[in-house]
This record gives sequence, structure tokens and C-alpha cells, in this order.
Amino acid sequence: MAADDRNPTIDDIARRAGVSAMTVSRVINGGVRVSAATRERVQAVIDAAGYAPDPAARILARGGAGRIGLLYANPSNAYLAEVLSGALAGARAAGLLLMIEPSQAGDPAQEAEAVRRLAAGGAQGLIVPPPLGESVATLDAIRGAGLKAVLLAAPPAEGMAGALRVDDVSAAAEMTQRLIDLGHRRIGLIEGRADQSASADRRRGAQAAVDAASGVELLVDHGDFTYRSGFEAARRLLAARPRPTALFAGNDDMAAGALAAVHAEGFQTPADVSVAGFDDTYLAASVWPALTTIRQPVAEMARRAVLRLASREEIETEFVEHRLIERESTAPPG
Amino acid sequence: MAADDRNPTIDDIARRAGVSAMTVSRVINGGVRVSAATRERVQAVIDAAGYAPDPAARILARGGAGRIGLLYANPSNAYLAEVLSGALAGARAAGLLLMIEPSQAGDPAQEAEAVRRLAAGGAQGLIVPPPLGESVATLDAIRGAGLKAVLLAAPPAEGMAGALRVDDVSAAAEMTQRLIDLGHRRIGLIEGRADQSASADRRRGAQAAVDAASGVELLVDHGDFTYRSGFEAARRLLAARPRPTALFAGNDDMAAGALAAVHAEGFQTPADVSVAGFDDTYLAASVWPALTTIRQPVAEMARRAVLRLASREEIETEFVEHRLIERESTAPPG
DNA sequence: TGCCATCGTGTTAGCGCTAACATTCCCCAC
DNA sequence: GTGGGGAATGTTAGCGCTAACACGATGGCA
Repeated sequence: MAADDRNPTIDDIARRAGVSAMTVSRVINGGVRVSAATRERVQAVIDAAGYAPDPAARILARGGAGRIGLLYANPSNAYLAEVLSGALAGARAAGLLLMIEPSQAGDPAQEAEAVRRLAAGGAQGLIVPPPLGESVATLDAIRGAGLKAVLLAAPPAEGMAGALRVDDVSAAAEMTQRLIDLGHRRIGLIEGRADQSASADRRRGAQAAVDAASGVELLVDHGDFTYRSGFEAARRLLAARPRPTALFAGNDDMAAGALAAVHAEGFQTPADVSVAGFDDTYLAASVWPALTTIRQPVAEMARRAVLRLASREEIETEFVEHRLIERESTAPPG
Repeated sequence: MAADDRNPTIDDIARRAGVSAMTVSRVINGGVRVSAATRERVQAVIDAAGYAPDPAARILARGGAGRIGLLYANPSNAYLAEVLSGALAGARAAGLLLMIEPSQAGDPAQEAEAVRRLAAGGAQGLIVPPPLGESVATLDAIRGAGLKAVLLAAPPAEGMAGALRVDDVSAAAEMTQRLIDLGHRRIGLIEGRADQSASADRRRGAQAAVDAASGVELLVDHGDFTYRSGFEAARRLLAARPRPTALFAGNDDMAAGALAAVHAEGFQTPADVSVAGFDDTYLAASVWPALTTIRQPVAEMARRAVLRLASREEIETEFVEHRLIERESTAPPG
């Protein structure tokens, strides 16, 4: 049951397959210039031995190439776990070493330092999750270090290797449309921070859906993506007369806060007021009633970002598919 | 501003300092058997060049030793970011390579697979954050693979290299005592899942504090560490007559749920009902009113776990210091 | 005074892998 | 046939670092 004394090396595989180590290496790395027969034989031995090449040795042999850095800020970010597993999966698939570095969104010096450390560690490419992708300090540091970076859930930026994001406008439109379809005619929107472009995009999407329907009104209030700001914005929106029957928040934290406000005002969700969020973070599913929200395939985005960096192809923004997750917090108006 | 074409290597440093690479290596690794004069000279060059040894090369040279694995489960776990940054800090300090592997708490086969992958990757030691440290599947897999592991926030287990945790009993007692000091005489406790030993420990601590005071009563209800279970348990507790004036939940998720329940019942926090949590996760600070809670130095625990693994010393349980964080959710009874 | 322990330092080899070049072999055009 | 060209495979060297040993210089003790 226990692992062998030592994990097999490429030489072990080569010996068992009756080829040279180089041929094994070629099979591992895509099998160019290897006959089909040899490739299959070697692959069979690899599978049988459960062999996996040592990333450290590969990196070294490639002259240090093959390291990609993952910045992470805002430990609050429920994205982290997903970004991490996606990035790890991508790194494993591409045979890259993932270097993880804590950053500190909001502190320019720290942000630059995090990028610098990654550069010093030999990273060639960076994955930049929100909110760092919209931070001037981080972007400047990346350009200064001459690194390639793929931004997650951010608009494209000068000098970056690309951005991967959902189409916030249509996702917000879709959610709003769903509320309209349920029969809601007065919808309160809790917008997020102005310094993140997703906020305005989501508002635009919601507005578009409302404009396309007739007899539907959108009430807009503002938050800053925190629970508390959602709580307060929801309170203000619920004071409007006639009262909105649905609240759509720019993220799940604010939606959770809105949920609390609805309860605090003596209403029930979803019987009296429906609440919808955005992001499908952990919070969305753990709160009660669980939130109807928009799911971004964060892990998949991170995985693709790594692969993109590995293949060195540059892209403009690429949109990835979102999905509307319907849970218990939305229903037709009472 | 940009990094040099290539990061400096140990040979560059050796040349500039006029010594051999080996001497530089010795300076980096603790400076045994190096004269003070040489050490200082080399160190100066290292600092000037901003040199950092390449972890991949070190690992390779050490014959593969120096890898430690970090398991993580339950992406919901707000610990993750903290565990991660602590573990990274420790790994950097000790010159180790941190291998991160997603696990899947609750699925024995997946849990075992995660451990196996780490073993296959050459990990010698493992960091096991909650709730994996109390999972039979994970612990068995670790023993089966012959790995050393340090458990975080878990009781010590047979065959493990040690456990690092706060003293749940006294932390819970301290929080309870604080509520008593504020003047509360009926306190509702929302206990966590029975399969995690911390639940019982926290209850024992709370009970001890109540028993030591006179005229104080503890009402106990149960949850499973989720927001919703906290919400429901709080509802039940608030229905008791006379009504408890303070609720103490076994973790922050349940405390956040309790907060919502208090609002839903038409009470104010902390004016009518105080609420306290445990763990000081992101949620605790973002909810409103912000939760009084117990902070575990999670990052520090992870850092120490890595160092412990590096030094190969085995320990029994070691308790780390907790801290009571007083925020807005507690006050004297109205 | 000589011998060995000890200290500070250098030398050699090799970790597991891959780039770059070398070799072998086969097939086809002439 | 025979030489040239390519495809499949092997050989060599080296990535950056450290274990293990080698070596000269001290110094303490008989």
C-alpha cells in the first residue's frame, strides 16, 4: 500500500520500456517525433508505474522556464479556493510550477512588492484574480517587470496577455429578466463599488432588461460589495413606496446583507421580497434561504489562464459562460 | 527597474564574494562551519544582489527532500487564505517547496487520493487543516503512505507528527465569562457538529464558566456549523422563556445565522440580544453588526506547522494563543 | 616536537529532467 | 544501386544547488 521507497524516475521508465530517457521525455511532452508504437509502449509503462515527472527537475532542465505566478489578495475573496484549484489543475496539466504569492489589494507598495517577488522567483507569467486586475499599482508593476499576465474577471488592460471574464452585462440582464418573468415589476438593484468595472456592467445589463420590458421599474442604490453595505442599501430600497418586490445585489455578500435587512424589516424571503446575488460564492449557498445567483466558472477560468500562459498565445478579452443558479431566495411576488 | 536578464545564481554570488559556491550554500543554510568574516561578506553580496536560491534546484539537489504538502478541503473554509499565507511564509523561511492539493472532505476515496498524490509528488510532510484532521479516511491514508503530518485545530492522532490548536475549552470559557461579566444571566449556546471534537470542548468551556458563576444559566442547542443551522438553533433558543439575552455560537457561520434570526424575531443586536462567534473568519468582520469572536492565529499555526515538519521534531499537541476580539455584537443586556 | 582532532573551505559528483546535437535507419529518386 | 533526406531514437551536457568527501591550516596535548 505504501509508496515505493522512491518514486520512479524517468530512467526507471526508460529502462522498463526499453528506450532512452529522452524518448520517454518526448512522450511526456507531447510525443512529437515518436512512432505510435513506441509512444504506446512507453505510455503503458508510465501508466503502470504511476509515474509523474518531477516538476522541479523539469523546470531546472528547461533553464528555469515554466513557472507561473498566482497573485492573491483580499483573503476574504471566496474565489481563492476555486482559483487555486483551477490554477493547480492547469499547472499540473501543463507541467508548470505554480508560485503563489499573497498580495495586499489597496496598498500600492505591497502590491508592487508581491509582483516583484514573483519576478525574482523566475515567474514568466502571472494570473491576476480580482480585484488586483483593476489595480493600477499591480498592473504597473507587472509591466515594469516585463511579465505576461492574464487577468481574471477584469477588463483588458494595456500590456497584459489577456483577460478572461463572464459577460457581466448579459448575466445581469438574464437575472433581471428572470425576476421580471417571475412577475416582479419593481426591482431594487444594489450596485457594487464604482472602481470595479463589473459594477457598471451589471447595472447596464439590469437596466437593459428593464427597459426592454414594459411597466417595470428599476430602483438603484449603492454598496461597496460588503455585507453591511448590502444591508443598508436594502433598507433604503425597502423604504421606497411602493416597495420593490425583488432585490438584485451586485455580489453575494451584499445579497446576504440584503437578506438580513429584509428579515429585519419584518418581511419574508422569498414570499414578500425576492433576493438575488452574483458570483455564487460559498456564502450564497450557506445563507438561508440560499441565494439565487450567477455562477462564474472561476476554477475553469483559472485553469484556462494557466494554459494560456503556457502556450504563450496572447488574447484579447475572452468571455466565459456564466450560469444562473436558482435557489430558494427568489419566487413570484406574494 | 526591470529584473536583470536572468536572476543571479549561487555561482554569481560566489564569484562576487570570492568564495566557492559551496560556501555560499553554507551561508544560506544556516552558516555552520563558516567563519564569521566570510559569512558576513557573503551575506552582504547576497543582500546586494537580492539573491534568493531557486527552490526547485535545492529540492533536486537534496535528493527530493524538502517538499511539504498542504491538503485543503472544504473550499468554504475561510481558513484557507490564512493557512495558505502562513504555510507559504514558513516554506519560504525554511527553503521548502509547498505542494498544495485539493481534497474533498466527506468523500473517503477522494481524501485518500489527495494524500496519495502528495506522496507520489514526493512530499515528506503534510499540513492537515480542519476538518481533515479528524477524518479517518485522511488519517488512514497518511499512515498508509508513511508520511508525517501536523494537524491543525485537531486533537492529536495516532501516528501523526503532532497537532497545533488553540485551547478550545479555555477560549470558550473566556468568552462565556465575558458575557457573564457584561451582565448576562441566561446564555444560549449553539453547539457545532458532534464529529468535531472542538464542539464538545467549547461546550465544556462554556459550561465551566457558567458553573463557576452563580445564578447563570446555559441553554444549549445544536447546529452543524452552517449559517442556516445557526439561524434555526437561535430561533429555538429565542423562544425559551425567559429569553436568553446572549447567544454564543460554536463558529462564526452559525453566529451570523443567529444574528439573522435575532433580527427576524424583531430584536436588535446587541441592544436586546448579544451574539458571539468563534474563529474570527472573514464573515465575522463583514456581517453587521460585526461579531465578537475568538481569533485563532491560523496563519501562525500553519507557519509553525511547516517549520515543525522541516525540523523533523515530533510533538504532542501544542496549544497556541487565542484572542478574544470584541466587536459590536455584544453589550450588556438591555 | 610531533601527531591527531578540528575548523574553514574547496572539489567532485549527481539530483531528474530536457535542449541540442549526433546517429541510425529506411525509403525513394535518379 | 546508391546517395540524399527525413523520421525515429540515442548521447552529451548542463540547469542551480547541495551531500560527501578532500584538503590545508591551526592548535592542543602527550
